Amino acid sequence: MTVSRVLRNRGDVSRATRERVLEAAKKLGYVPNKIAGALASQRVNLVAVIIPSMSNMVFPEVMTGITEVLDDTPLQPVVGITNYKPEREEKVLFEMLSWRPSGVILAGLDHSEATRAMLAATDIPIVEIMDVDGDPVDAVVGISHRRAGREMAEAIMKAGYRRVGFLGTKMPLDHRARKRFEGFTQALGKNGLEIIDQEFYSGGSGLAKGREMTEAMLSRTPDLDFLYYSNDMIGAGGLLYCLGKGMNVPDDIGLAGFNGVSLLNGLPKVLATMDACRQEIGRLAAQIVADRSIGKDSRHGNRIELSPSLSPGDTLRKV
Amino acid sequence: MTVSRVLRNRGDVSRATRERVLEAAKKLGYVPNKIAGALASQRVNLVAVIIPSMSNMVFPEVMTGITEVLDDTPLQPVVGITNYKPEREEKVLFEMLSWRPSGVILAGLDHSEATRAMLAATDIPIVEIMDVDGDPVDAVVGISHRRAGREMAEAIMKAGYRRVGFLGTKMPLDHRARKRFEGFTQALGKNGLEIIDQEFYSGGSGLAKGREMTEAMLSRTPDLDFLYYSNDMIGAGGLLYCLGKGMNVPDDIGLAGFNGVSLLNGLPKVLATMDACRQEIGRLAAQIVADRSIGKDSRHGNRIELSPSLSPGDTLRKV
DNA sequence: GTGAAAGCGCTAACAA
DNA sequence: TTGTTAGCGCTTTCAC
Repeated sequence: MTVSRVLRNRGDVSRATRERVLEAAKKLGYVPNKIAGALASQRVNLVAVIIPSMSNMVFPEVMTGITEVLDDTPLQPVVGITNYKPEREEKVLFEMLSWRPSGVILAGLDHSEATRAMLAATDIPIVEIMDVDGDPVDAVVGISHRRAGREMAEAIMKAGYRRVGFLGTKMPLDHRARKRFEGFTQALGKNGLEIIDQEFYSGGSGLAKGREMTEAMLSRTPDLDFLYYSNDMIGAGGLLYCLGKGMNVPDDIGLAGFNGVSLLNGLPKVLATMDACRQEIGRLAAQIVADRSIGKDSRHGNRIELSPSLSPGDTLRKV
Repeated sequence: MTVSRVLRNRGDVSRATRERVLEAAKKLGYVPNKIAGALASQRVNLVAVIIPSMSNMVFPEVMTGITEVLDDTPLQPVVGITNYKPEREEKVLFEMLSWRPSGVILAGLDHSEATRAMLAATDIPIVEIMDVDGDPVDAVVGISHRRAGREMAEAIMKAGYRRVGFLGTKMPLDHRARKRFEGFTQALGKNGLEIIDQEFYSGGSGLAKGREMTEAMLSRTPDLDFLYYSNDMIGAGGLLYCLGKGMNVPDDIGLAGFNGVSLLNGLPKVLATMDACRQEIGRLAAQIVADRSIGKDSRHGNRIELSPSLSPGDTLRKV
């Protein structure tokens, strides 16, 4: 009826009626029922966002980018957490799809068979984020982690380091970390090098973990001249350890992390790292969904590969 | 019809039909429409979570606690971000309520008139989190930031520090930071002390910001013997600065932060801090909503005050 | 510019 | 154990 028209600002309502309705609505504390609205209109202003974790700082940052863009639209994010488990991803996605959202943003390109099937079966816009190494179902925005690993390896070799150790997460299901590692070792291999020592951990990343792993590795293999960490947090811990031991960074030993965590600038030395373009990825993904939801086909196209920039900081020898 | 019963595992369906339905559903790639279901049953398995920001690590941690508990229930979180703006909070809440969620979890006790009115008008379970200094609409779980500030001040004075500087966020709308500051100054005042110098910043917190502010303050007011930071990140930056300058921590100068960010353990010295019980708050809040959604527990009158514990680390002189 | 009527795809209650 | 029916509170369409 007319009330519905007023509340949705559709035209064709006289000023008088309009005001009367608005007043009544306010007086009654009326809150529209979007469920009924959605059912009737077959339109839902929700965007499903499916990420592995909130503890890894990367994902809140992606979320920040997403909300930043969605805030200027009628769309709302709905977050689901998978804890890096394919079966949880499946369940969460199913749950989300049953709300018929306007779009789905999910991390990574590696999904279970069932997940891929669900994604393929729906005509909801799907944006896979973070990673571009693989076949997207629909749209994708991210970086190539293989290339990121490769470029870091190349920079390290170019700087003259030869005896490289790797410290990272023990997470077979963190495909992005795995791909970085693959790209890294592959590039070393091309130059006839290989990783001399490696150490994997499980559990949360923190400075302390980085310290402790670094100590373990260096006491086991003292003649390393470079340490590559799978993230900045443990890298920073390693850096503090090395500096504390009076080592000469980056001359005796070089260090690098990954992510470009700007919070950590302010360490005694700036850690070499590679920006993962997290917020930007969130923004672009949200933009694609927002555009599609109003029938605009995204001006960016369906595949956006960002280029992470390597910043050598103070822990990578200048060539 | 029967199909509905099968899909919701309601009893009274024969094995044969059951399997037949399940198979057909799978073959057709059937995804139920929760919108229609929710409309018909007046039940929605969504929990609205309204927080100020994702960039401040505190909130992702709360979210982690929330999802941890909700994962074992049929409930799903829906996140809204307010950027510390009351008018955004109002809008986000309105939007959320129009989905008739099973519960609302929102940060803080300080809301606009309209927000309070909406909260009071609904019979959805409301849990206000983080802060207990004020009047909750319904349930509340958090810590007393006034008391946290007070206790830190008392510990500092007891340790013999007398010339205290404060470094914090310039955020009139971050009520929790404000309350900590109030409790802090008040406790100092009781002992005839006051803050000698203070510095506020805006923008993100990071080690670099802490460094820079500390440098500014100490060059302006060199005779301070204690620096109290509004969060651990800038506190850690300050610590690195002081150590870098060769100052004697904690004897010449003491430092403390707030939040108990365990990621930062691993600094050359452990920063004194106070745990804000973030994950625990998230868990408890989610538990209240989960309980209420299945009719457990009495409506109204839930109040959980957690006690943040002060850990002196290495930057608060031992008495 | 306004109202009336017909669903949207489910669930709840009841009948068979 | 199964099928039937009547809404849930909106939006859409169409008549006035």
